[in-house]
Amino acid sequence: MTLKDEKYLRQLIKILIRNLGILEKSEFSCCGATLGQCHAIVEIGTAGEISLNQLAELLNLDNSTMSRTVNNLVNQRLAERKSDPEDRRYLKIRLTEEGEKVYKTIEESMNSYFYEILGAIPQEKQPQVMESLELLVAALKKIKCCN
Amino acid sequence: MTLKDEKYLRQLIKILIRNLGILEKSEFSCCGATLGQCHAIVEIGTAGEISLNQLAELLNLDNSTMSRTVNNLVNQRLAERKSDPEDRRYLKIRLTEEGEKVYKTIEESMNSYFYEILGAIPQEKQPQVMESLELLVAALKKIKCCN
DNA sequence: AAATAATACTTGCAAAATACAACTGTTTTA
DNA sequence: TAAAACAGTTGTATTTTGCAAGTATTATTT
Repeated sequence: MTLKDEKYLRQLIKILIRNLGILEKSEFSCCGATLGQCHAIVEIGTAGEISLNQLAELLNLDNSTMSRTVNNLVNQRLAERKSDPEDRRYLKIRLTEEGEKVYKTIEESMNSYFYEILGAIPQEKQPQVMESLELLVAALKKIKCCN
Repeated sequence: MTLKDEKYLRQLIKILIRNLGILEKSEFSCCGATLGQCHAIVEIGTAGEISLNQLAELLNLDNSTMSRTVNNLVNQRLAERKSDPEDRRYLKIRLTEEGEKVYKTIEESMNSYFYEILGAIPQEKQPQVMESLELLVAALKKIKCCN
């Protein structure tokens, strides 16, 4: 690789994140919940059932912050929270029916958004783009674990 | 493309952003400034001279928020701000010598970080990854402008 | 040329996000 | 059994943020 390649890579990723970030924001703002709540809903929905700890880890937030966010979701009847009978230190957080609805709405909207993105990439290039992202993710993992 | 491709794309990008986000945070936290200030420093440094408006647009923040961030940078002698003689509504924001130092530190650290990422990708795949990111960015732009 | 509108930025205010530290309750370990 | 470790909550303080209202400057309209 040449000397400037990493700068270009950085620039590309910067633009990518910025664009996605903006769109993610506007995309999410449809539902009544805040951005943080929506992220939580998606993670809970994906996991089906999850502890506070895990959730906080996934969203890279402090447990206290996470606790309050979940609290709000519970108050809005979007999630429910009960202590794990196996180990009563843990919570089992899951979505209510109402929460599932919101989750599905977000999912649909996000998936159709990414469907659009994919559609805007020439068909013959799509596998390459997928593979490249995999390579990038693998590269990040490699760096992360080895320092 | 198959039905599930967009979900996979979404997942990949999600992981990518999460990883980069976390690393970006920890990477930036080295300098005395906050994350928001660091972003601002990078943008001002890249532009050389920039108005508040443009800066807010770049960072996707409200002008008021941006104004305060710049204010802090000025107070810390990292940036200076004077009104544009051509049109006195605009500001000309630029880095001080001290700010340039911080900017260079961040740049070096970020570039070496991305150099590492690039290095963790098989050499023969690197051009493909670059092209794929370009394609993604282009796809995002295409979607954005046409809705 | 004067009044109006538009623009760039700042500031007052309030709300939301966030983390740290101290706490409770539960389980594991010594 | 006592101490340590862990999951989660709550008090508190800080930070981030944006909206709305303000000032100052420039462009537009009449």
